[in-house]
Amino acid sequence: MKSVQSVRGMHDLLPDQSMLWRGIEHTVREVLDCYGYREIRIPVLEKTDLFVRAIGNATDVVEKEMYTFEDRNGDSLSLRPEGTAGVVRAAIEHGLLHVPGLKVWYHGPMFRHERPQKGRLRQFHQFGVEVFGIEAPAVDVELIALGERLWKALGIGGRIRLEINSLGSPESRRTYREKLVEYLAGHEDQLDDDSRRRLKSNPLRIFDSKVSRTRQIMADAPRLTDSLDEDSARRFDEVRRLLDALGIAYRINPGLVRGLDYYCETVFEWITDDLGAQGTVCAGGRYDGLVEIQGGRATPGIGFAMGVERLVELVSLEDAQFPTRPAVYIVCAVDPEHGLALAEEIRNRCPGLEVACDLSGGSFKSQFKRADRSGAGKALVLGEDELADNMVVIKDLRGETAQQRLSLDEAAGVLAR
RNA sequence: GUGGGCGUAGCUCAGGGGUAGAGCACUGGAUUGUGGCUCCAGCGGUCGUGGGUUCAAAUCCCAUCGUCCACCCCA
Repeated sequence: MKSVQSVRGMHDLLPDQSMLWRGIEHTVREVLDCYGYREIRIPVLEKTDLFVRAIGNATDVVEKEMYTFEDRNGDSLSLRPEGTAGVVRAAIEHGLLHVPGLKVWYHGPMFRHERPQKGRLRQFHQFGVEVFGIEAPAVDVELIALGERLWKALGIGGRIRLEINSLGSPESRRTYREKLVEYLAGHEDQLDDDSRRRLKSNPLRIFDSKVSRTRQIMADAPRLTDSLDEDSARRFDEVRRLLDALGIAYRINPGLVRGLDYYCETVFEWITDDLGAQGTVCAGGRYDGLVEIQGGRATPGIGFAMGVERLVELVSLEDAQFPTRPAVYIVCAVDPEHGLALAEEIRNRCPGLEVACDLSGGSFKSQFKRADRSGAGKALVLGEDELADNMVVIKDLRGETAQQRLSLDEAAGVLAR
């Protein structure tokens, strides 16, 4: 019988990695809590139209990367390729936007049908943060400060740098796009194939091209930053002033264009050089028009998302330790009822202590072997003699201390330290 | 969607037409109440899958799936 395998690009998180993931998730939640953001949990499945409207019909994500299928009643549903659209939907649906200043975060799996590679899976995980109803540039900066604190808390601050840009208002973005296309039309025959294709789909993206001739052409292209209207320019100045005031280092990247249609004004990316081709660990920006597009009252919004797999890879490059070892291993050479009861008693007396009990039985020798391999620091030994005398032997598996025969009270006292 | 590398034991890999291998891990023993070091023995694979060529295929050919890396795109 052939065994069934997991779906391509959808990976299992195995026990030897799960503590690392939990440690990272815990740290992220702690930082989010201390900024006063609240968790929101939304379905992984939404009506397809939600994503089409939010992300943009012409984007790759919508055009060819969504897991879309028909529900039994004929509705077109899609596994979420990102979190913001669903959060916006939920906020509108439950009237959360009537009070300005909603601050939420979400966490969970996202799905995109892409070819897997380093840092890119078909089911991947994101933490995301969204703020609604606050127009002021101070929000942009708070979110960036939150990111910076996060990298520090995770011990990867030295590996990540910040890039920012302003896309301007949706109108000025459109004007600029026309200007750029006009400029590039004059050089179309010199562009590489990819860039020529992008001329139609997403011309701003051509700034990212790695082809040298294309880069030369782009060097003389009109700059988005130069065509910002007055409000957007002032707003971007203010973001930079506040970043400077907080001492947050950044680089302005005029070529920084987010992929999804809903972004405008401030956009930013946290980037690393340590993960190969997928260097963006976290990215986001303002989406002031998105709530309206989804049928809500015009409400400014801003948010970012970070890829948990990419975070995990970065943290793994450090020496960060997330222990998985039991503290105590119980070796029981008598009827298992006594071993199980001893383990329960220790758990009662030493809350939080990780207690493993040998369940396979066998000789002292084999049980001690398992005790050693479990990584436990100490073994509690229960044999016929101990049982008869109502004592246990406690043995230090990692040090030189000689083993001791103790009463249960005394042993619990030692373990509780 | 495109291109390239790789699929042999739980893991890391050798073997490239003629009986399926090593190290590590695992189980047991040397040591009938004590792990780690050592030694001995054992368990474990229709060589990713399907087809083809051949007297004979893990090995050559085709297809397919998976994986890794890059492009594209993105977190």
